[in-house]
Amino acid sequence: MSEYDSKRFPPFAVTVDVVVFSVAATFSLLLVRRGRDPFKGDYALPGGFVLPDESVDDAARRELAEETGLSFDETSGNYLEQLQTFGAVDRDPRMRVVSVAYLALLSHRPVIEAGTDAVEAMWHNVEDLPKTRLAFDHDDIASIALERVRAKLEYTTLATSLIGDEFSLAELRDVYELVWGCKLDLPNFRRKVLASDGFVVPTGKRRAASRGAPAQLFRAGGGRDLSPPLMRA
Amino acid sequence: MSEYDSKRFPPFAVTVDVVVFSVAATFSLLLVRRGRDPFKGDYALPGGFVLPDESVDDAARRELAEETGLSFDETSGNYLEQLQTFGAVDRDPRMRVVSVAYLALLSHRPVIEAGTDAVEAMWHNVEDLPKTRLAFDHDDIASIALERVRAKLEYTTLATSLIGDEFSLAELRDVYELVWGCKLDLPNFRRKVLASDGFVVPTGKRRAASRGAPAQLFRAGGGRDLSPPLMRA
DNA sequence: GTAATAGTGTCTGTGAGACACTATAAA
DNA sequence: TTTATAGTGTCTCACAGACACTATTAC
Repeated sequence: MSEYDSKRFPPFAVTVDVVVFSVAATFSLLLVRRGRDPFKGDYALPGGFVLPDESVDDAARRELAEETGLSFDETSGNYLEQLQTFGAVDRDPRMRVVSVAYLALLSHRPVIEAGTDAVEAMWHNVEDLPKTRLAFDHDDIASIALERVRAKLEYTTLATSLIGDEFSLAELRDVYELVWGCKLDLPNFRRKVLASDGFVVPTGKRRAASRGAPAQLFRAGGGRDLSPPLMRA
Repeated sequence: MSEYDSKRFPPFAVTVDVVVFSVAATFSLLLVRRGRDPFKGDYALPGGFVLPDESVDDAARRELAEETGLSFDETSGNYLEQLQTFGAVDRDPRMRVVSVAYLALLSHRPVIEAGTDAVEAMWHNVEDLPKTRLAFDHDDIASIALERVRAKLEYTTLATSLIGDEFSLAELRDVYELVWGCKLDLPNFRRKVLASDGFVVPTGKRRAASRGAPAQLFRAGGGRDLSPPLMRA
């Protein structure tokens, strides 16, 4: 990157913002409290500047790891995808910033350690999102991410990224119910899931719940797409 | 944007690249021939730098207008949406560039005037895409855009953005057949489309084809989503 | 008339949703 | 035995696809 070249284009700051979801009794997303102005004290999405020698995708992974304490690894059942880029002129009052937003799904909810930036990070129930005002345009980003997760559960096997390695079909249905906020008929859900090639594979094991018959356990199959899709009510 | 601030973040160039599709006898996309190195003489997607005082979306509209000679207007049946952002470290050999890719659908294929940048722009049949090597990572961008259009025809009313204001259902079916590259049964297509609320509304007019009975004409309805979707074979 | 296109009718298979029913465990 | 959960069977309705058929035009 020569001095000559760098004078020929308008310089922008490029950041990443990550909408991190996890399911554990509640469907929640990770928010941090801002330690400095602007929006000091408000909640915001975890994120930060992209560095000159890392790809934008890598920046998202790094920020996610820094913010959750988790060494983020897509091979361990977690999921990361690019959501959308936000490039309004005045989205940051300090300077011109283009932010690439990401969507992350965690298979386990990690215990959050205090961030390096003196920010508090905490899990926030998505049902409380409408009541929470986020910094910058993070309200928009979060609600777009939320709709994207909900939609993707319909036509992909992504629900398996929000649950541990081994799970019963009732637990998988619980993920759907928590994300979609509706009830699903377990018999019909079971048939759909088992009929979808590559969605889940039985492990052969069983696990006893507190009551009732012990459930068969499954693991995520290799498949990514669901056709026909599972529909919301 | 103070001098103080601009020293605290790594500067990036931000560009837009637009994948422009149109249907007219063939399903085609707009490519420009590069007039300078790198990749001089190769085909590439139309695009350019985002300016400091315009949003990234506006930059896409501006580039599209400049490249097609068309004053791009989403109210006149055209369509523009953000596709994905490409941020690999070495995607441009000259410097660090993050590019926000857009997908555009035109309702009419404009006559291309010579670009201001001494580039030739031309319409290229999408079937020839695999044989064409594009500059930078534009191959990836184009094929992602192509899959996105094909998928979106299933669950949205976007096909109406690839056709003129008034159209017969056979013409609408032709759009689907050209984009998907498959044959569709007109009677079944007709029933699906008419049953989808907000997809098309009859104008009351008819238009005679070269042969056969004159067809009823329709206009795009207000609807955006198709549920249930129209499926590819 | 014939050929071509527009449009309707109808049958069949598949699958989603509703829900009755059986099976297996803990208290 | 009661209760809760896992899992199966079955009925019904809606709809996609196949395709026979009718209607309206140009030649």
